[in-house]
Amino acid sequence: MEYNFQEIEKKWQRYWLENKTFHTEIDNSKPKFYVLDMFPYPSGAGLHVGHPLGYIASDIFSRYKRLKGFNVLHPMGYDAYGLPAEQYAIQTGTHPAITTEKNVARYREQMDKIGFSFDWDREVKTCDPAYYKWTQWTFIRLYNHWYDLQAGKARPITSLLSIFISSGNADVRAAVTPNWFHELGKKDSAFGPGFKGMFTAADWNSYSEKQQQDILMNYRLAYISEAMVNWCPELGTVLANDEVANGYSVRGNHPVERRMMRQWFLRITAYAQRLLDGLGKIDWPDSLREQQKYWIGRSEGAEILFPVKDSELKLNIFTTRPDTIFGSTFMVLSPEHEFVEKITPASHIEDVRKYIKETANRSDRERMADVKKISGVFTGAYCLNPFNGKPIPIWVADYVLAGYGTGAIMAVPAHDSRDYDFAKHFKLPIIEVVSGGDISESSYDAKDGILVNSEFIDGLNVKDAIKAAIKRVNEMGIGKGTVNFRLRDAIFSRQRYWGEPFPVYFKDGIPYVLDDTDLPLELPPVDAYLPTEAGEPPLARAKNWKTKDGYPLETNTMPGFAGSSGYYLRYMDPRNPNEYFSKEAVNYWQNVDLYIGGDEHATGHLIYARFWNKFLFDLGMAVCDEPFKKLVNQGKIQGRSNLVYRLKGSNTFVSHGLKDQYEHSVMHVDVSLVSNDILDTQEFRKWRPDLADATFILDDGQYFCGHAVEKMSKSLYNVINPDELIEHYGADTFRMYEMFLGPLEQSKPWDTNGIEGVFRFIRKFWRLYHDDENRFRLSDEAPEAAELRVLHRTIKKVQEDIERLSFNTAVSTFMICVNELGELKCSKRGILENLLILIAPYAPHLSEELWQQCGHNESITTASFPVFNEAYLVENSFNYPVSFNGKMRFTMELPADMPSAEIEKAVLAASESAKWLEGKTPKKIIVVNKKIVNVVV
RNA sequence: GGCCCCGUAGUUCAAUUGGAUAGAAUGGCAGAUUCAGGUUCUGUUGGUUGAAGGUUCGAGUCCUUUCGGGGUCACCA
Repeated sequence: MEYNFQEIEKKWQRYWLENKTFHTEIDNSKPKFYVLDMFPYPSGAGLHVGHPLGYIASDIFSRYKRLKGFNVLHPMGYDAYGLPAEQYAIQTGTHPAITTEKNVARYREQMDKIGFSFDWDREVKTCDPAYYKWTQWTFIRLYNHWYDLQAGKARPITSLLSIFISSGNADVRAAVTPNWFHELGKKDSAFGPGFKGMFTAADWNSYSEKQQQDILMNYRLAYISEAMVNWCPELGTVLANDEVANGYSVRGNHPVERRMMRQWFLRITAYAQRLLDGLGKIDWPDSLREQQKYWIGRSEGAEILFPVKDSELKLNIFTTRPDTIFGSTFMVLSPEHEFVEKITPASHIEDVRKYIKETANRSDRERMADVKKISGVFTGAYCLNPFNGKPIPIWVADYVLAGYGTGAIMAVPAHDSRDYDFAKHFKLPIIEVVSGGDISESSYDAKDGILVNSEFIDGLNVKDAIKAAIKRVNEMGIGKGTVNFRLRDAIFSRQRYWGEPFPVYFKDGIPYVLDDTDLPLELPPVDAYLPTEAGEPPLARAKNWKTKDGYPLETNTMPGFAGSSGYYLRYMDPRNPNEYFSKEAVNYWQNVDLYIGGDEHATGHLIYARFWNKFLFDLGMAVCDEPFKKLVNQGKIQGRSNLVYRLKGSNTFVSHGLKDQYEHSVMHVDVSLVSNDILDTQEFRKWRPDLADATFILDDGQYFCGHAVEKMSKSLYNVINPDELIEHYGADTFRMYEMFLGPLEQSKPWDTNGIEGVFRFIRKFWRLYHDDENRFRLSDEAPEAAELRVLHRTIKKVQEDIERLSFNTAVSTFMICVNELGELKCSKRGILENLLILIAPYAPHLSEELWQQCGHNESITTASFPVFNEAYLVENSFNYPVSFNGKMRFTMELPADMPSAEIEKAVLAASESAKWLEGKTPKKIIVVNKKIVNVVV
């Protein structure tokens, strides 16, 4: 029987399905291992060869761990809410659930063909009410908790309430919305213009229900707030910061503008420090941890109050360099700063208002487009250096952001490049206070040097000066050392249809959450997937969108990251109708041991999931502080495009090597018309009507195409579909080839040519187990030492490679092994059965089939991974290369266990040595056991 | 512009972490099989490890400089 992969693969895929081979249950007799893939959004385009790369790697690892005796949790599901299905619904009226269901079925079919060992009984879909019930459930918990900074964890809002009732909020240290009392003071005059957010028990008890709720809202971990948000008019919704890049939406690339809106937020900033600290405890790629670290953006510094001249006001600024305070030659307020109107004298107010109006009209995108453009205006006001009372002019400029720190800075042009550029532009003085640079050339930003011109901190180095300055600031009561984070609270509502409804209703304009018993709150049908005439979100179209008692329900829906934040926990106990997941399940499965996915989620999903997990950890539900112990980013598979060269103004195409002799333009050609960079000119003519009469200038009788590595994309005609490859070569070859392409973490171009080599290897492997007539044959003779050596070298290498996720090198190890066994004409059961187990994670169908032919009735997945035995590799002699002055001159066979001193003697005694010593005494002899001998003359 | 990663046969990757004459696969070439192409088999050709210095008995591996490629962030005080 020929190696018939189509039959074999179908047969075993059916077997695994029917026998539930990969069904997993809690088994306390075995150690657990949790391998997770980032679940996909099922798009209409199906999988291309880039998608399964990570899945194949994780599948190999899962199968390997099972062979090693672990109970492996390896689930798969779908991140089913997403814009494409909804955009399609808007265009066609097809309910997104229908589109999604269809795409899910297609994904499943494609994945099944690759032979994955997922436990499909655990499949989850984020749009399934049985699933999103728990997303809503978690939201209710977030709403009903506040973050106690003293305790360093989330606590029930009821505990806060009882503190307020008994002693007000003087002693509460909580994560709150910065300056929340400003908004409240404006909104509700009852709090008075002087309201600073402090209240006593008596105050609290005198507040109305609405006032109390308004205050509590600023403490909740899920809260509603009026804030500047990213509004995307094209998509008709707001977006979170990570969903916006350079002023455009990441999905769809539509313009985004800033807008003041009332939205739901998650108070992820409460966890900023813990999210940062946790990065040190997890085994993640450096680049990813760096990205998160930067996104969280912790900076230590000080807030310092500068009295405004001729005023009661004190300007609060944030700086990380309090040591440079004597070099501060001007102050800068963000255009939105509340002081701007208050301090600007009448003489300057017109200029200032004009400037603010200009900057307000500039969108973020415009600002980003010309970051180099310096603008600002002098307010005419001054403030005083709190140490020596020197007056400092106050400016307004949009390079200072309202949302970071206090929205105001002390500018130190000598030691901050932005301040430097600004000072140069407006001809403001520059005073050096840290030695080490040349401030006539540029600012000296380094935290390295000795303080000068700085009164009490003169002569100190920067580090000590910062400490000394903060100490003095504290003593004088003019500020305090503080920590700032760049991380912002996550905007959690979307004005879209296709997402989880909020379990929230409104009573007298105050939001309340539903009872758990009312969950899931199911997504209602609507007559169109568009906003209402009045501009309300699509859910406002739903009939009877209110509670039993008639209160209106929230019409926003949750964002994409809501459902993906806790899915790994639900996989542990996916069909539990009573709980998110059982205590027993989470105690056994703990957290994810290996998580594989793309790094585009660095500042989105991966930070939200960590936050979500930490919150559930505070509730005592998650048992680990971090959700994903080890994480690997698989590289992207790039497309390899083929190019042809058309002569200007003609339908003649010139071969790659000759193109420079002609004036030509470059054109992409469908890679299916090209093999080995040689164009099939017949097919090319049929490709498009306008090419039917194409002529060619050939090189050596053939048309050679150029090639380029770029994104895999339809428009570049370089998309490779896995189904066709599997049809052609089989899933086992496809799996091995995807791994063979290169290191998992690296991005690499797809090159279909190489797959032939792997296919040949697979057939060669098959022939090891068959005779020339293709009859199965294995001998029961005892293996010879040479055969055992090959096997055990392979066991060792393959195991080491899998453990460090170096799948590509494992594949080439198999190739070497098969070549060597082929040379030895090995057909011994004692060798080849072990080899089957080794390769089973990589080529599961092939190995199941051969395993069965070997006479086994059980699936090979129940076998044990062969144990490496060093004894078979031990050689009793070693052929030492002997070098003189680093140059290898001859080799010498010596006993492997010979001590160094005797090796020295033996080498010097050797007849060849005399020639190279030339009668001189060796200066030094280096002996590295079982490696090398080097004689220095 | 800041930070991070990578440069090894034509191509994609190895090289036991500082130890032999840098190895595989693929490609190329030649031969056998075939009416021919494909397949299969056999043999063979590919390298100044991007460049220049340095450390060392010994460098692809460590250090410095430089060139090239990729990623990421980008007014965050």
